[in-house]
Amino acid sequence: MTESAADRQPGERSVVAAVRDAIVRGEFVPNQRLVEADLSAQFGASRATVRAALIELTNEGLVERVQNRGARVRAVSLEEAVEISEVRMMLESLCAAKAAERISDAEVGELRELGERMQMAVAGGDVVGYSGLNQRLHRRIREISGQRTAAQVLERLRGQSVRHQFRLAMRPGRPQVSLPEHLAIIDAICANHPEEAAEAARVHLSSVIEALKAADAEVSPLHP
Amino acid sequence: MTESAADRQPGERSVVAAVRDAIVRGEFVPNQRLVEADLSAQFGASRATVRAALIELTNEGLVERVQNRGARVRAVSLEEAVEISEVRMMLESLCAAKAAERISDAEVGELRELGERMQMAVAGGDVVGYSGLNQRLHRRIREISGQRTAAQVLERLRGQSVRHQFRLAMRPGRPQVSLPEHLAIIDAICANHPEEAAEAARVHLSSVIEALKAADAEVSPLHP
DNA sequence: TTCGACAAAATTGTCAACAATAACGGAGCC
DNA sequence: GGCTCCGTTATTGTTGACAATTTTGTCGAA
Repeated sequence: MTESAADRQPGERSVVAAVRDAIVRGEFVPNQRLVEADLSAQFGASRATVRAALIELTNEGLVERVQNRGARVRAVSLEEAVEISEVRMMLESLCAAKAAERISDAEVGELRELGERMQMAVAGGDVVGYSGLNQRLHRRIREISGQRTAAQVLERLRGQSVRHQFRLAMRPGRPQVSLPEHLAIIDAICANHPEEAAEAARVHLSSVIEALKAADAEVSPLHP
Repeated sequence: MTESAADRQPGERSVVAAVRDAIVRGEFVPNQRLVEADLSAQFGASRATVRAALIELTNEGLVERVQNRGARVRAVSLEEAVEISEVRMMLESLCAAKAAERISDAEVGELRELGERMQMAVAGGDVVGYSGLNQRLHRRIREISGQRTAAQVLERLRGQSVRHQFRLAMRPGRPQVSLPEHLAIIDAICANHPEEAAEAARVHLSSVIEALKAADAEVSPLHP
């Protein structure tokens, strides 16, 4: 179902995308070593190309590189995940406010439809479908906001925390909590209420942070 | 006074730092082409090394690279500078609040001293000295906050907007406006008032945004 | 047995050369 | 005279090989 050993089209961008996908999809697990020669063979690209890709992914926060000791998939700790969510709280509230100011009628329809589909997904117990709609909603809000700088930062952070996000989405009862928060954001944006939209985004991200901490406490109940 | 033609120590990291410095110091002006062979000769490093450096700086937002057409120093428009300042407004307020929660007694003394030195610099008309203290203050607050994710993003954004920041600092009367804003941030942080500190940071960055727009309007009074 | 030094293997950092692509300029054609 | 086409030139993309460094494994001595 995935790609076999060697995929053609060895272009520089392709390798970056391929490795990034492998990381976010979980094919490459945290702390896994990324040996240049191995990746070179796996993706059918030259070593210099994968090297460039690793440098790029390092700046995206997905890969860790140390002098003469190679690269590995960066493992983001719970603390980092919380930090990332705090930054997201600030930037997503900014984007939500901007989106509420600039949204067009067509985009209102788009967001409303997304909201309805999310409701249906939750009602139907389609967790992974809901998770996908979740991401689409957040991305669409970023796009509507027109704040490309914030959008870029958020996109980068999303890549880093996707693993924690996914673990969160799988927790029983989590969708029932986050759905009304998402709907509140949609309502505020569609109603052209920037301050309200920002507040709704803050509430949602606060909820995410709390859930992150709770999930960790449950997984490792006794921490020294 | 700067470096002559070829500086030794060709290490990968060195080239990144050297080119970055050249850009932020204004030695390389916006839109200037960065030909790999030229840089290779200038810094005494191999082309592969400067190539890696350019990739890294691209992800930092300092250079722009287009397929088969090379790299050039990225020019950040006024709109982008405003966007960056908006993001800074959110993240610096977050850091200010966190710093107000975590600051130690020793750090209180440090910040207070910085504030006094800033007052003296403004009183003495030392604009560039004030500008340096300004940067040190913001960086110290980021460090005290302990929010490394936000700090990292802010550091990156600072590199992109340093040119606009500098132009701003040179405007007559600007230090007199920003000084009390900085002192307010210091006071709130040292008094352990997170919400107040965040608000002071927001006020300061709002002022920066307004000043940016005003400076641009003055430079190009008639825009089509 | 355990510790340290030393050799061997694996891996990254660096370099020079080759191929591919896009900007540039002139000749030919309408 | 202006425009298109094509060869030239400059520059980037890619490859393979070599040097430097770290890690691993082994042997000998306390």
